[in-house]
Amino acid sequence: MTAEDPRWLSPGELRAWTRLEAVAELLPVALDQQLQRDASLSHYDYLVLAKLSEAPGRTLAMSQLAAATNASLPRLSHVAARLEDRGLLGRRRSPEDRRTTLATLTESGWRTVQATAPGHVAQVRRLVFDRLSAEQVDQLDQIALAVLTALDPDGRLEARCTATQEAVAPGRPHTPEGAGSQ
Amino acid sequence: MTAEDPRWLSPGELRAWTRLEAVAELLPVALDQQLQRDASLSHYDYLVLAKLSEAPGRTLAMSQLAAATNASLPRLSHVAARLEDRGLLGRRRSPEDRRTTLATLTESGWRTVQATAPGHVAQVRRLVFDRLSAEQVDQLDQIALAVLTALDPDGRLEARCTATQEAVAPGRPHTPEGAGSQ
DNA sequence: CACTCATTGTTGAAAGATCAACTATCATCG
DNA sequence: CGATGATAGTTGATCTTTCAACAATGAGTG
Repeated sequence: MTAEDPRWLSPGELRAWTRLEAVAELLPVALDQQLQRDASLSHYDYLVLAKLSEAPGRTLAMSQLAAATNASLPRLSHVAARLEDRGLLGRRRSPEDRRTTLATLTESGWRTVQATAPGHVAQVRRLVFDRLSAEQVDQLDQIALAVLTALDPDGRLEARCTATQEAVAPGRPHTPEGAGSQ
Repeated sequence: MTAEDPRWLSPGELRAWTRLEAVAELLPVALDQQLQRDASLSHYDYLVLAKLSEAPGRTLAMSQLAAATNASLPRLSHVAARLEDRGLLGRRRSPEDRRTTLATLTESGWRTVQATAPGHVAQVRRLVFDRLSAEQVDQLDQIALAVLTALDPDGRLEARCTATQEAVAPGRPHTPEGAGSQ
């Protein structure tokens, strides 16, 4: 029935796993709390707005936005409906392919991201990067990439490409320059 | 108004962060799916049963169990109620301190953990440890510990201690030896 | 002993996520 | 052109999580 003992985790692996589980459980909670308190947004809400803010024309198709935020389309659809009700984004049918819905950040949504980004980045720094050496940041990147390769074998997710960088002015992550452009 | 530019993330940090976000989003989903499919358990359900299975007498107070599983007490309470309905664990008042509730794994719960552990470990291996070198496992452990220190400054969580090891026979994580004991 | 406060846990309502339909558009092929 | 199937997105039911009360016990203090 069983093979020859399914290979258990070694003590070192087990310790790393226990800690990774704890981080995976607690980090999202900590991010949610800061954003909820300061902007009444969940971490996922923020991610949606941030990805739109980086996109050309501050606009993305729902399916692209879902991929960019690592989420299912149904989940995004519900979230987008709520964000639309709050006036932070707008949705309209694409003229070219009328199946696709284009989501665009509104002015209000843009201002919300602008206002919220510094506090969020500060939280990310406080929880993660202030604790890590430059070497560890590289190591984390490599490790996360390796795990992502298993999680997303087909390479659908944008987080696997290095291309993410291009959408962002170096050193200025979530705030493209044209702040005043309508 | 703004300070002197809240320090943004460097390109390297941003890339690592994007990937970590993706892992934190997708890894729990992947774990849930395997466990849901094979045992109708969420990852958190499994964690509750697994922690109980490692505890002396297969019993823990609810608050200890909440800490061991990195969750809030209300969350655990609801989950425990469902697991109790399914006959996987039992709850009773402690005779010593009648505020505390002691949760104990039932025989059925024990068998469920036994039957489920190999598949779960295989999934963890497939998604994480098969992709990492021994060095990277160490690095991951150190990085996760650093982040946990920020997430849990008071050290309430057991994942921060190395002590987790003691509860587990080396090389045999979720299955203490007395497998046949009725 | 009575009062107060902290600890432990449960509960119910509201918000959020998941899953399985379902609609609508497009693409392919006979 | 009509049929088939794939792609894009929404919706509603169901389940889970969260949050704010609440109850009950214990500990400390005058």
